[in-house]
Amino acid sequence: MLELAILGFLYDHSLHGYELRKRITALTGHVRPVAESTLYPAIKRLERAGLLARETQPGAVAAPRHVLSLTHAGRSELRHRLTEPARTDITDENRWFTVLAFLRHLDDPRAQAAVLRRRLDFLEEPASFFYDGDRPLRAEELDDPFRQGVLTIARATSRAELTWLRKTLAALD
Amino acid sequence: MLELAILGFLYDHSLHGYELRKRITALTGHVRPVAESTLYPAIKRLERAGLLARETQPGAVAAPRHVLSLTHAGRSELRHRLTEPARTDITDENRWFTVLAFLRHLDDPRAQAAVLRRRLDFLEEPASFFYDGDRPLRAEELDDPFRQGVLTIARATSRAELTWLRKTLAALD
DNA sequence: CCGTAATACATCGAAGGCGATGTACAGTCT
DNA sequence: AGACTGTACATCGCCTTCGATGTATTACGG
Repeated sequence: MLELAILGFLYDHSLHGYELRKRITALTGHVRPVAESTLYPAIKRLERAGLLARETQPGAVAAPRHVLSLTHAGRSELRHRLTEPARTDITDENRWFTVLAFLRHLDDPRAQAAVLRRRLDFLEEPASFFYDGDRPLRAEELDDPFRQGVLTIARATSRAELTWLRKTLAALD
Repeated sequence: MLELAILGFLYDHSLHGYELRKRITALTGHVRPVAESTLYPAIKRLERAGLLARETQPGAVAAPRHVLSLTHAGRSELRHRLTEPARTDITDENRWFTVLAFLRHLDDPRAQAAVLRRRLDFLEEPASFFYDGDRPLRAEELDDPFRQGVLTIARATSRAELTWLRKTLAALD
């Protein structure tokens, strides 16, 4: 997910690590902050994999900046990761939001629609959090107000997202 | 989060690992499946830490079952983790839902309310996903339909949860 | 003049999660 | 008879993440 965010932000502009970190923090940081000791090794990995290149610039303010840009392989890697997200990229909201944040980088509307449809299928699967054996329990059946809350919130999210997904899928056709 | 779920489920009943896994899968598995190779080492950790005990039973169907139960230290550890959740337990929805699923195990309504209030404070912080410099962008200002979706969905979730939080906090007083 | 914050990068070791793989038995399907 | 699925547990090694720590410079407030 971190790698996806790095590739996604660099797809538009070359950025140095520190700036990249600020953007990633704005995107997902209020939920899960990104430590520097996670970001810099991730950049190195992507660099070693040939997905991004760095160019050292004299430091404008402090230490020299390493301006990062995607290589051709990096650009196609991003498109690939967006076209065929892993299962958890679809199901985990944090990861899904990251996919959505960069999905515009796919230029084929049908590929974009296919990704949205995978999320739609997932949300339409009958799934609950609490079960009586195999039977999913509805909020009304729970005597626990906190578990009721989980179902209430999840249901509201799901409904809002389904509405948005159907509207956006219709617009993509 | 996994450890919290283990402690939470065992607080009510003793369970063997395989059954525990099914319950955890029901709770969070549709979003993030739990691998067996994650669960069993986690059980071992908690056991080594003196938080749970195992009792071997002859296998009803297959291999012998290890029935797990919380020790006294395990029970107070759960209450402690629920009373003072880490920052990401509050901000990350996956973790937050796990906290909510077991919050009833605190018997002091004021302690429960304090946890809900931390989530309330977090949701009331002005936070966005996309910024123009320091200024958070509203959904209407984005020309990207997918990023609009992120904001739309996040806002709907937030509103539903705020309503529920305020209602539940009022009931707890 | 000194402390602190911000800019900008980097490494190390510990811990956690995961896929792959293994063991063993019982029931079911072909 | 053999394959496969479900029950039930376990280990190994890889990878990612993270807190702690370090280095160096500029800017600002007291």
